[in-house]
Amino acid sequence: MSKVRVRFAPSPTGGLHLGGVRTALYNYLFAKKHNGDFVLRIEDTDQGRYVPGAEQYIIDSLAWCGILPDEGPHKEGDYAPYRQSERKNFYKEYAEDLVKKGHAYYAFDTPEEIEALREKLKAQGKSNLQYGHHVRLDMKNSLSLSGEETQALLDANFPYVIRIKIERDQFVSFKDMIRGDIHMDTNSVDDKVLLKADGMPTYHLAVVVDDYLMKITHAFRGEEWLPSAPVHILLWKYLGWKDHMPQWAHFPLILKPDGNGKLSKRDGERLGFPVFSIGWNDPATGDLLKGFKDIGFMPEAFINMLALLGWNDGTEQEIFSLEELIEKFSIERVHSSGAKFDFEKGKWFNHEWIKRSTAAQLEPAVKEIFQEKNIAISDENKFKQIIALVKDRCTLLTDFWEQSNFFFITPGAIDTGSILPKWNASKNLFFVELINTYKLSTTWVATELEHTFKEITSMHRIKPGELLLPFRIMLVGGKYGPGVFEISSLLGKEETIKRIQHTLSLLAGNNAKG
RNA sequence: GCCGCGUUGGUCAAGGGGUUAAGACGCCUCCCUUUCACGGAGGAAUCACGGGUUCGAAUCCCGUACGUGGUACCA
Repeated sequence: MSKVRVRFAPSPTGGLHLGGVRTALYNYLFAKKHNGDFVLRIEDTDQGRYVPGAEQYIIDSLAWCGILPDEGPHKEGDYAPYRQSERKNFYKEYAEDLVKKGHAYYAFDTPEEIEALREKLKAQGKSNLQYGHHVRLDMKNSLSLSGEETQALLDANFPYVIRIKIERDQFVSFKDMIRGDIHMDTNSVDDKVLLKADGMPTYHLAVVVDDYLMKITHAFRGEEWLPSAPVHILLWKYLGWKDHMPQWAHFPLILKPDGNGKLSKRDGERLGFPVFSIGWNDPATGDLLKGFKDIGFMPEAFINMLALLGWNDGTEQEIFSLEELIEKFSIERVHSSGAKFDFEKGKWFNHEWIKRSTAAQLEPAVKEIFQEKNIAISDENKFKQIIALVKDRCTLLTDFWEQSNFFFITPGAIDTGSILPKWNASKNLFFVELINTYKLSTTWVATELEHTFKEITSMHRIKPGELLLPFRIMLVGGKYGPGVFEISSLLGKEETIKRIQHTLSLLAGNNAKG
């Protein structure tokens, strides 16, 4: 059996959204599971929709996910070039070969004439408005025109396209690895354009020619391609390559959470979650659209979430590393129905990944977040202890900031309002004594700090619970954060005492006013 | 309109003739914790509908409804 080769073939028309990343991921997982090659091919045959920077963006977003193509425009292999615009000459040759064999023809109709055809068919109440077997002889093409007329138009450089000639009354059958046997009637398939007037191929021609030339063994793509699969199957046959045709699979679509339609690039802002993996700077609008990375997702969680949207291994396991996904992935277990994207579940995946990661693993990404807030990390060891302390309460990496910024900056506002109602002189006295005792402490560890704290509360005949909340607010500014004694131990003796004193003076001032 | 694909709780889903129809997210209650999380124990909530086939259907078949995709010189 020949080596497994799959390709991911996006158009560089903008940011790569969730659905695209998942298609790339499934292709990648399949390839790696079978020790095959994962090829990135850029389908840039539509010059009008080309967006500068999109190609590099696609490479970068896949790289962030850990999906590294074996071949691509950035990493040329034996089948270069990997940009279809650079393969332009190949396609024309095959298109003309098809014309010679009688499986395609030149068509000289202008867009206006085709539009008029549709209007006419619609007016006649026809259900099939396509350019196909039932109308092709009424149109201006090498089938309806004589050989001399056709040649004359060609010689005069009259603009033309090459269309596939779909035979009527035939059945096209093929096996989809996910959906099983698919049968379609050629009467519902139109004579698709294969080569455009500008000499560029359409997707239909390009995908078949390139999959053949690049020795692709498995062609996996989104479900939106299912209706045009018969055209591709027929092309493989007409081109004489049927024995080399790849196996097919059409992945289900990722749908909008609120129904109607597949998730699109525009849904991100509308629904309040990213649709890109990394930030996309749209050159057309100048907008910077945030990606999952930017809002604090770990790449491991992101691909885990995508992999499970439409696939599972049949067990209850939900958390998978890339390596495990490669090991356990199977096309047959990919669903055939679309799935609505659920951002809440996505966040759950991230939370799980943060909880399961060690402080050392988390450190580089968290450090980056702190650096963006202009906090330089001087003590790496202490930083890791802080990460370990708060990671369970962080759903997104960005949560590390609010969960632990008080270790690095003195709280700006102290929520004295939550202390004041139950504040009194004896509590004040307690903290004064706490400061004095803590000052004498030679060690500074959480368990001892707690022991000391409780000892003094019992001496003062106050329940610890009544003092714990004020203490917390003194240290962090509000009612949040991990255990107070852990906070205190990491803050250090000097800083702890300083913060208690600070709040005490605030409370005294408030009392004086009142 | 026509053609294709699909349909198990609100969402992701297991299960593919006999199950009390798993599990997860979210939601609710309680425990733990005198912050909030984490963790633990519970709870509400599902086989789109109608016909067949069968002793027996969520599972197989047909129809309907609904969803979704395609119907471009876009991919």
